[in-house]
Amino acid sequence: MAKIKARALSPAAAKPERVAQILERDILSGRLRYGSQLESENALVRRFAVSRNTVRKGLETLADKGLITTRVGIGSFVTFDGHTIDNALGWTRALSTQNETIETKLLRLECVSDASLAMTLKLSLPDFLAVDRVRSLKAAGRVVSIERSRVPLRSGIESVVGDGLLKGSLSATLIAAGLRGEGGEEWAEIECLNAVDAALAGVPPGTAFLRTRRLVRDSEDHVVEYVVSLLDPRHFALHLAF
Amino acid sequence: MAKIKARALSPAAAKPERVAQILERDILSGRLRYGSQLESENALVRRFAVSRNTVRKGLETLADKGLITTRVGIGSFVTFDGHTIDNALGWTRALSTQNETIETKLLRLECVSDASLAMTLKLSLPDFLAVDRVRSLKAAGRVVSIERSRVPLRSGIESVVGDGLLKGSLSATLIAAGLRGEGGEEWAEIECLNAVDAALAGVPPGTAFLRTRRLVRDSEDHVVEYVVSLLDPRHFALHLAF
DNA sequence: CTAGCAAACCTGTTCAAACCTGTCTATTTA
DNA sequence: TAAATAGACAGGTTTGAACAGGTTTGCTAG
Repeated sequence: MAKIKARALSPAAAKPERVAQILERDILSGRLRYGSQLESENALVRRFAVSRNTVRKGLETLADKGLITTRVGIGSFVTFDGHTIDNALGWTRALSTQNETIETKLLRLECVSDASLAMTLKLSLPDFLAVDRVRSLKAAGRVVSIERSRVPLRSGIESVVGDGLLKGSLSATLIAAGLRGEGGEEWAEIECLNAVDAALAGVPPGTAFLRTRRLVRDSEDHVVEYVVSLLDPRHFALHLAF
Repeated sequence: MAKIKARALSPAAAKPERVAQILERDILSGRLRYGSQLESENALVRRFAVSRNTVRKGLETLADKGLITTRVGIGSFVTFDGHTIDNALGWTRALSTQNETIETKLLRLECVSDASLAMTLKLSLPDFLAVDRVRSLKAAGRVVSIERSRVPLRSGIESVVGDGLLKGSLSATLIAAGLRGEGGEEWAEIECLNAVDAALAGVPPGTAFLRTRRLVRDSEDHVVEYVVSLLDPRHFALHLAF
């Protein structure tokens, strides 16, 4: 890993890294709770006896990892609930084990027509971009989630079918197309997998999975995305702050 | 199917946003009814421990959304009439709206000592009030949920063991004792019932149930209650607006 | 009984001070 | 020479206070 290389080059761990590691440990151990505010950068300067630039570099790496988010004039907040891989809006999906690399396989990327979904979502046009993905643990090769996204077609979206997803991320693609999720709804229930999904997940049919349905809307209340996820309960839990 | 509804609070919120979010939740959930008057700005200043300007910014966003209107010299009033039956604290109401009568049986009401739970919640004292309940459909006689609450012991709580719950409701009892939940966290996952719980629920051992863990805190960040619920997935789904 | 008035609330408005992050640069350190 | 420091500055956030003026209540003088 890059981290090891860096340390090999400079035996005395870089200071920003030390700051990040200590804070990360506090976050992962729960000493810094989800949603709680970190000390201000100047307070961290005093605590770690380093310069503010150094503190900021440490915070930056934590932000890159998605452990914290920082807001101008306010401060930094823990946005990590224990073992999150996706701390977007709504229920955060939490992995029950950390330090595992997740591999994402694209099953399908095409335009589809789904009248009943359009009716459910109260849309006038039945055309959607379909993005089906399977995520699995790289090490064990075990499938942990099946995700089927449907994005109502509008100008600038169809090209994705030919060009592929931006940086492999659907949300990045949507934001680039001007579709920014602002709020929405999410449902969660238990589903016993059918034969097709069970085969995809590599488990016996009828296995109980967590099924979430997420409906994301933009600031003008247009549907941005509708996602149905099947989550292996051995690896995922849902987390919510209220 | 009964739904457990929740409303998410964004983790990294500026103070005016926090004020607005909490009040909005109270309005949308019906805790603040249409036409009712909000607390005065100075009362909100004390409740949220922020300055009056901050409270006013929060109220301004609610007014912009049309949820309240404010009148000089009088105060702010709820002007939102769509009543969403939602519940952040106590979801029996979500059930009763489904025209099914729910029966609650008290399994246990006593003081317990649980050092590991105290450690998990980062509490100094291991003493809790334990309230275990089973809810079932009156008509079918079928158990739909098993609920185990733990309330950190403090003055005025122990007497509950002798006197029983106020109006049969734990949250009413807690509010009477000055414990008012303001926010918290919730986890949801799948649990295959063990023999004891399966017998309680009247299902075969190993049946997949929805398991939710809810941690409620008051405005001063003290733990109010920790509840582990086992929910029959045939009767419950989780719903979230964000 | 009533008109007037003052006290005690309430919201509306403004503002400076204190803190916060974001950004840049010159300088020191290993 | 790269890493770390120290400082300055811009601009967002929150506070605390002051003052203006609307609304209600209750007392009081007429």
